[in-house]
Amino acid sequence: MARATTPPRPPGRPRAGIDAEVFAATLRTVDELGYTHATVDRIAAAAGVAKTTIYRRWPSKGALITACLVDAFGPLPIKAGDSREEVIASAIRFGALRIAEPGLAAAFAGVFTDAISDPELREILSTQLQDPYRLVLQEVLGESEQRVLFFVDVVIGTLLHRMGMTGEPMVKADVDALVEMVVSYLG
Amino acid sequence: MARATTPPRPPGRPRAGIDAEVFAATLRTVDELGYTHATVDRIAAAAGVAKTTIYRRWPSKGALITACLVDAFGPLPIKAGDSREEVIASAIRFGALRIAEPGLAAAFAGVFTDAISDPELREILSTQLQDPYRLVLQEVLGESEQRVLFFVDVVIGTLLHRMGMTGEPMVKADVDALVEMVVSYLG
DNA sequence: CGGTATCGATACTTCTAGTAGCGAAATCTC
DNA sequence: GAGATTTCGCTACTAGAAGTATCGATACCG
Repeated sequence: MARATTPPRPPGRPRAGIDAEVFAATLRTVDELGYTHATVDRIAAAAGVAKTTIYRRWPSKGALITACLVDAFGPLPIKAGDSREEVIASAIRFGALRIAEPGLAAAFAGVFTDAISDPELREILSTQLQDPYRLVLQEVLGESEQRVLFFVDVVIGTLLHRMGMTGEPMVKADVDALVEMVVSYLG
Repeated sequence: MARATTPPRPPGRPRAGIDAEVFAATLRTVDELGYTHATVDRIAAAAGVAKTTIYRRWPSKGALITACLVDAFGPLPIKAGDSREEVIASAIRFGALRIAEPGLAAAFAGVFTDAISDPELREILSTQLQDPYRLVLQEVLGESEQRVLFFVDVVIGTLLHRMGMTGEPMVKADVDALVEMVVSYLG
């Protein structure tokens, strides 16, 4: 990929590289206290930075959590040569694995709830978290946007609902059932 | 059904019949302002009652919203003679219709998020809202508890995720797809 | 050294969940 | 009707959280 000349460094003191610590502290705190009680104050303290430093980077708690989710989920693993069924199955298992990680489900559900009544946050969530996966899947599966969005709703919605109702991640047998159901429908 | 002798009325001033007004005001307020900004103060004002009166009936905001959801969803419509597929399909469409009603999705997602980090609320939500439907479906479909819970996760999770991501209820074509997918798997 | 932007710290405003206390009103029992 | 009991609306309050403002100190550039 052609890379433009390295962007000129802006003047002033450069920002410290604290994103990793902040993200880790965020997930740790959300896991221990839940989305509501994971205050920005506490997250900042857990990360060893000042609250104002966090607000200088992310405009709101919801934006911080979303950035944290983007970082934690990471790219969808797609092996070259995977069949259509294998792509779908591995995407589902990928989602299940991630959502089972400490704090991730609570963080996701929290930002998600706020998004229902906050169009700005919904925009951030949709663009930064959902779109990357959607675009990859549209490309790889050759499906329409509507179709892939439906797929994402089913998979993420199901996994999150289980976490919300039971407080525990979905067991393997149910993940297998989800894979089987979706693959037999979309495959 | 054998009914015990009418319970003796407790002494003191009887409670006013305000549940309907409070529930309506709750959904109206949540629809307008979202779960987070639908404060108990505002709900009370919209219902024309004092905030303390609300807290005398429901122990927390989450419990109020849950009671409101139980009231708004109502019983699952099952026609005698319905086939297995028809029961599943009508249950899904029932859920889609309800969740599309103003305020319901936001209320549901909000209480749901709080439940992830609040075991007491999770207990209320599970017992009062989910169990009635689960028991009916176990009975009618002759499926195990695990199987029916999986079904509920898929249907409600999918519908809620769509509302959270788009702010709009799922369109008919996608509800049809959901019905087809689930029926072909469970039917 | 001068300019600029970040860092940590503290203090502050605004808003919300939930509680306490009070006088007034409603209902039952005697 | 009198007394007991409980609810009602109202006001005031506490505790906690999101987000902002300010300030001295610090890091980097030219």
